[in-house]
Amino acid sequence: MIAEVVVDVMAKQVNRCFDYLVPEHLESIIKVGYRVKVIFGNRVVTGFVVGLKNSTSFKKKLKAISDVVDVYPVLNEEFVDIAKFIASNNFSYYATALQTMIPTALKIKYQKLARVEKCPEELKDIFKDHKEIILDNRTKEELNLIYKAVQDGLVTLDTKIKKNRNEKTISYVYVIDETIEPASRQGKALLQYLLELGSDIAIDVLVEDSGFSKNVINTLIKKGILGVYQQEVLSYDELVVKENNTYTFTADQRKVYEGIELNKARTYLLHGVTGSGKTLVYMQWIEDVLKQNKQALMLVPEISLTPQITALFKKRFGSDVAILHSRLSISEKYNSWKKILNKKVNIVVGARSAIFSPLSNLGIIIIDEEHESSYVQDNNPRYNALEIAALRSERHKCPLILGSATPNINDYYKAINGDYTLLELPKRVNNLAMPKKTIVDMTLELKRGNKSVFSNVLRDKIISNYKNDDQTILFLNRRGFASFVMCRNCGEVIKCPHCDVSLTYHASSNTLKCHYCGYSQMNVVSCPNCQSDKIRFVGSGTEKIMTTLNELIPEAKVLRVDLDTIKKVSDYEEAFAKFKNHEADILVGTQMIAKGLDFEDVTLVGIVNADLSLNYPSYDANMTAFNLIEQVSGRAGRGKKAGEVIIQTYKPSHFVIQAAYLNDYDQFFKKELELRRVTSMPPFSLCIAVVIQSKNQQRAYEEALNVIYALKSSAKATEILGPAEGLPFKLNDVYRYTIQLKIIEDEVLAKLKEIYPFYQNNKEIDLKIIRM
DNA sequence: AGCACGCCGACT
DNA sequence: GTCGGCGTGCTC
Repeated sequence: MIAEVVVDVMAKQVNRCFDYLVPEHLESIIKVGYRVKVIFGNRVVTGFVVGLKNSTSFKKKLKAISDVVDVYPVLNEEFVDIAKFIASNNFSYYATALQTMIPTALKIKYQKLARVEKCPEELKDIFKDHKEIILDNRTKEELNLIYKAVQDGLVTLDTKIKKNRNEKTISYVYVIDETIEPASRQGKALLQYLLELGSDIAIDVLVEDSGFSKNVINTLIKKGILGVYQQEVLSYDELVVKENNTYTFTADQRKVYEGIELNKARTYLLHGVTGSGKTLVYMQWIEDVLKQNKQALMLVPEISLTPQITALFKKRFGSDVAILHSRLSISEKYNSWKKILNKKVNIVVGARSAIFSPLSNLGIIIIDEEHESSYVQDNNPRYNALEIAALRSERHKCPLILGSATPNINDYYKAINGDYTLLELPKRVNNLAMPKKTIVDMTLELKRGNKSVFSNVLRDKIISNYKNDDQTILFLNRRGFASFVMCRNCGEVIKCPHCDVSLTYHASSNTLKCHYCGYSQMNVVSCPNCQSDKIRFVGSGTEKIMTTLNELIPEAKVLRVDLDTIKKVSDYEEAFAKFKNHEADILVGTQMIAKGLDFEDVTLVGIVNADLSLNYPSYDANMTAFNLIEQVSGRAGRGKKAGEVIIQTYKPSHFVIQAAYLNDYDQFFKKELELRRVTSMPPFSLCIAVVIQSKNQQRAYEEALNVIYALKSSAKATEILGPAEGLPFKLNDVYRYTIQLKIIEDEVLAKLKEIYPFYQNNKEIDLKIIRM
């Protein structure tokens, strides 16, 4: 038998399968998904078995698999297929894709060792009294001495494979052969005890309960009377008692609930306004799935994994639920993963990566807030949890539910076209009123001579709200104080030395920071170009709002939540708790405050500059802006008092602003879809970005032209835009050009896959292909 | 990626 | 003569 192995080496040149012979003693063990130890070149590495076969096209003699890494397969064929899908669709390494599907606790660490039989005189200082030493962190001189001894055959080198965290195990004993008579009286008593017990017992428990010494046990093991085996221990959560409540649906909820078919692969889009009771319907479906002895997987955005949703699920399903999120420790994550693998839980609720939960008998997959961009992992390996969900739904023949108040344009389009089934919850459950919205035209404010970040309307509302002892949230999608620093004399803008972006002024630390690479320098007092001291700050960020507020209402307590003030998850939780407890009157923040917890006493929400996300240079900027405004607005009036939202904009007639003002998703969808139709953007084309990167600007540009030339020759119904300077053009000293492709026919994709390997061995030019 | 092999310069 | 620099090429 021959195994196809994907070796645990992340490099372009070895991003493929290598064939290895399966030794006879492993033939009955090794399956697809096992991790194995192999000799690769002349070093020891681990790899994943992704296929088994009887012949190879490899001309030379095959090496054999040395050993298995785990006692069970950590993946199965489903996940191997998914990894293949991720790697080929996103141009990432096969090995990286496989790696992301298993918990970090199982990650392999390699340790190089040197072993000596009889230590030669010159190595006494290095080896001391040990027969074996670790080679990490050795000086060059020490290593040279050791390598020399290796050549003389005095020292042997070895690589030890360690898991990030080794499984905790307990030894169990059982009776193998009761016909052998133990020699001692203690031994006879022990055998008698075990025979009467009639079942396997943990050695520690045996010692504790019966008082037999470990020596007696070991003697019987040595004689072959008793056998031992290791079993892994997992800590289990305390048992949660579920509540038996009855749940009643509204007519809309019932209609949606009855609108799906279990045991069939089909995608449903549930368009339900906030507060329409989506979760209740989700839970009823899950209950039905459990009744069929199947399992359920539900994804929520990381930020929604608050104690609220956890409590809701625990209350209804008890300890049958595993919650997965980034705050769990490595061993907690491992524990949950193992519990799922061993079928100890049937429901998984988690963030993006929970899509890889090893549930073997899925009955339903639910993705809540499906429009959230956090379902796409953008660092390697790039993957979209929705795509993986669709694959899993196909394989398990189970429904996939996508839920959202503001669905992704592409998904809603599919629902309207019948590719997905559309389910709707148009009304809020308890007829809670939507907050009152006001649009403020900032161009008029400017004409009136108001240069402040606040319009007169917003300023007055903030003050009166404060006087009424109500809470206010101010949202601005930009941190720092000023967006850039400019010299009034010569027009010079201070830029990052490594990236082609302007530095942002941070008043609290009096520094200029690069928001792309993290570079930071002291603020300038004079222009580095003309030495003039006429330095001016342009644009405003959250910090500027803080100082403006301080001038406006000096006695108000203001809390700022953005990347500068929030470093850890605990900071985030702390800030929210503070605001909820009324320890602050006004909350100023970026994206971070858009979703999440309910603040009952927030009656005013100010969107300081609604245009910021609208101006983002991406085809889905409108969608992001609409969602953001809707979500931020949703923070107002969640309690008894009515809420109010002030939207400040320089484009009051823009259709996104208008639709958000009216809370009208359908209107937004129609206009946005038309816009995408005329510009042939998704869903009317496949959008792909090719990024060409090099430290050499000239080479990057030339190569971009080459790629365009190659693509044009095969592209008929494809639009090719570029090369354009990347955003930012220079990042960490690397120049970036991008080519935008709108693919209507698949030929270009084939051409891209054809030219891609050329760049795999190229050290000067890096080429990335990103599906948008 | 990491390791060996190989072909040139500067040392006891 | 040899040690050791890093360019090149390969890994079933």
